[in-house]
Amino acid sequence: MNDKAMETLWVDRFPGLSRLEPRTKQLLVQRSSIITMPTASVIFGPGKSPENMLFLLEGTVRVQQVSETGHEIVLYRINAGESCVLTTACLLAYDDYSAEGVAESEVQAAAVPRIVFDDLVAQSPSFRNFVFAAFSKRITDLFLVIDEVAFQRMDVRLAHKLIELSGSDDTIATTHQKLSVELGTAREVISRQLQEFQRRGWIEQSRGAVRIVERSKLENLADRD
Amino acid sequence: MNDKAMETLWVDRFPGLSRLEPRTKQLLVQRSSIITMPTASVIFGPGKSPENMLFLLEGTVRVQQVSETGHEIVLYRINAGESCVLTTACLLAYDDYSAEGVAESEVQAAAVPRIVFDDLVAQSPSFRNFVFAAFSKRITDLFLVIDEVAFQRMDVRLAHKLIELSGSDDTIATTHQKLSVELGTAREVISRQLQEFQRRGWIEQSRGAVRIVERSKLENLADRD
DNA sequence: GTCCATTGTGTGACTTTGTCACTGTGTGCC
DNA sequence: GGCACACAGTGACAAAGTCACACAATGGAC
Repeated sequence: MNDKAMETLWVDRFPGLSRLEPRTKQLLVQRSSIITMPTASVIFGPGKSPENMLFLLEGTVRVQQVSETGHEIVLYRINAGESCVLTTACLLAYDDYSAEGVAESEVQAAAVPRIVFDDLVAQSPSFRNFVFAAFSKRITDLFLVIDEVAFQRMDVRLAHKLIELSGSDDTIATTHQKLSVELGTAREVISRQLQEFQRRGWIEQSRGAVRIVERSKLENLADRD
Repeated sequence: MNDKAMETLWVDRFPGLSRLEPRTKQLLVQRSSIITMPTASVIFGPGKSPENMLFLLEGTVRVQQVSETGHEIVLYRINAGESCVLTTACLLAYDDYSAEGVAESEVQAAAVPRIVFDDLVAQSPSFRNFVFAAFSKRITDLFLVIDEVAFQRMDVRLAHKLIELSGSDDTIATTHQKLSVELGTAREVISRQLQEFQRRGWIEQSRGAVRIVERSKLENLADRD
């Protein structure tokens, strides 16, 4: 079957899953379903637990925290080839937490029911490895976020974020507001910092966009401890 | 045997483990060893991965992050009756992270080798439950820390911490320096905030100690979002 | 006891960051 | 054109972090 062949492929797109036992792969593929979600849809959030564990095939999911004070901050992203173990596990026990996952683009994912997930953890040593490695990655990321929020200067953090968001391109399509959520700060702070960067000739600004002019200068600032 | 009886007991001290299958309990008890560590000993840290997974029987472990900038912040505590799954899992994959665990008192713990841990996860559904619940708790705690560091005012956070550290007693044996590490801020900031609390008659200060005079006022401030 | 190092705390000047209350200014829609 | 609406700029001020100190309490060493 063609469908079958297509489905088998998704497991191999995951670096951590490609080395699973054939039997485990088969189980994953057979008992999962491919789903698609439009841009900006809320994958999970307060009062909206995901029934399944997701393996992202295409697109990215932004996980952010909405504080009681009304402030927001981006915690991490789930990219294609990654899974949302952390979120799943969290929701198993505590659903009163305030993080939410939003699709940043159209998202394609393999949905694995909890029971299957549990089965896999029990059966497959390499799946256990995958799960715990994914946990580790997320948690060390969270440690990093705490460190940055608590101790890093805004200019350093903003430079870092601009580099991160730019990728290979030099123009970033974003607003000051969105950048402020990325860093958990106020819009005005971003506006001022970007102005300073612009004054130094490192960037150029236009409505809804930032263009990096002197990438090396930004990288230099971002690399400061 | 008396030893046997003693050992069997420790599993039942864990709310999450007491409902394990008898067979699983037995495995846990048989394949673990009770260890003791003195106050202020570093249980794990950069370049010092724990070989075993620990179940705390007595005492508390403080997990804190040491930033490249030299700053420190307390991330969470592991109390008697809790395990350090998170830390263990982290260290499985990434050992270049900067968190460390320090015994805050003499610590007694049951050490479970990794292989046994893996076995248990495979064999026992209720042990899996326990592990993922422990993960959830830690991670939601970390989300809370991020929220506080990013968005809460210092006075609110300090009031909260004073209440937390005081327990049932009214006198807290700590220094401004230690409090600043708790909240990931500077010693001077703590000194000034405590002075303000003292000026309002909410606390009294002496060298190495803070005495709560008007607990309700502190609680009131701490409960503010 | 005195001397002395260590640790804990107080303080002022200054910078950075966050908050508040605004004013403009593009953009698309009716 | 008029009108929302999202986006960006600004000044005044408050809160928090940084730096460079001074000074006090404590606990040995002698």
